[in-house]
Amino acid sequence: MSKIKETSTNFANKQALADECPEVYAANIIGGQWSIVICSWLINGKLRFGELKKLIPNITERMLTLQLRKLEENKIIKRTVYAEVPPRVEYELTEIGYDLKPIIKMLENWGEKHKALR
Amino acid sequence: MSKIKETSTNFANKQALADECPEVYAANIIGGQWSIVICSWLINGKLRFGELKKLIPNITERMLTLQLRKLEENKIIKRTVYAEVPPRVEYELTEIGYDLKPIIKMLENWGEKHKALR
DNA sequence: GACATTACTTACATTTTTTATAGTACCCTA
DNA sequence: TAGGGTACTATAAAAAATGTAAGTAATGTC
Repeated sequence: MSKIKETSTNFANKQALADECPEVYAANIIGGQWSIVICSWLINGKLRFGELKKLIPNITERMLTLQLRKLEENKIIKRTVYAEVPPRVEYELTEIGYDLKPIIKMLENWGEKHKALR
Repeated sequence: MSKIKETSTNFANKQALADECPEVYAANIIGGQWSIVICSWLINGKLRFGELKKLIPNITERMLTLQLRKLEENKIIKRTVYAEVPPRVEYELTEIGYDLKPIIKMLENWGEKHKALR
């Protein structure tokens, strides 16, 4: 992830596409190695950073942080920090984040079906 | 795109995730800069290589080829070559490819809604 | 004072994806 | 014989995404 170069062709292409195709726009937001897994865990309720980390074994802390930030920026999740020590931070889906539920469900069904025909 | 290194951590992670989450498996298949656009054009019927190229202005021929190959490998589209000169090649969605229609439609709606709240 | 806990951050390396540019084969037409 | 149309391929380079490894802050407990 890191910074994205706003002068690159890639950036321009993504912009242009997202502008005229809402489905591509959507895909840009929830695309990314770990976004969908995170969301599908959060569908069942709020979770702490460490809980997510345990639920998604192979993710590194860096990647988890980055994806959570991106999701937060895009208003898919809400982040709540409790002023405690050691720190406690909870993540939960926003309303529009929660709207992803049926989409994720459909992807799941489609995935199952697709797997079956290999 | 090109080759993927089967010894990388990234490869292993993708595999593991796709194995247990059909929604991630699905996302891996239709993820990629241009896949969804291509599919959403093909939903309306078969198209030739050159037609797709015209419909998707910024895509390079290389990218179009790569994405079409990937979609073909994953049995989302079917490729038909006519032995003519100049060559004619037609692409169309397979049955399971066509099953993506409602998903793309939902992504579209979700995208619209998400755009609205910015 | 050393240590544990939690949710990060930072610097850097590697891998993957995307773009740029220039070809190719084939036959038909002028 | 030259040029045009179609659907590509080859190679290199740029950009983006992901991974590795180490460190930080704050405070309560031993």
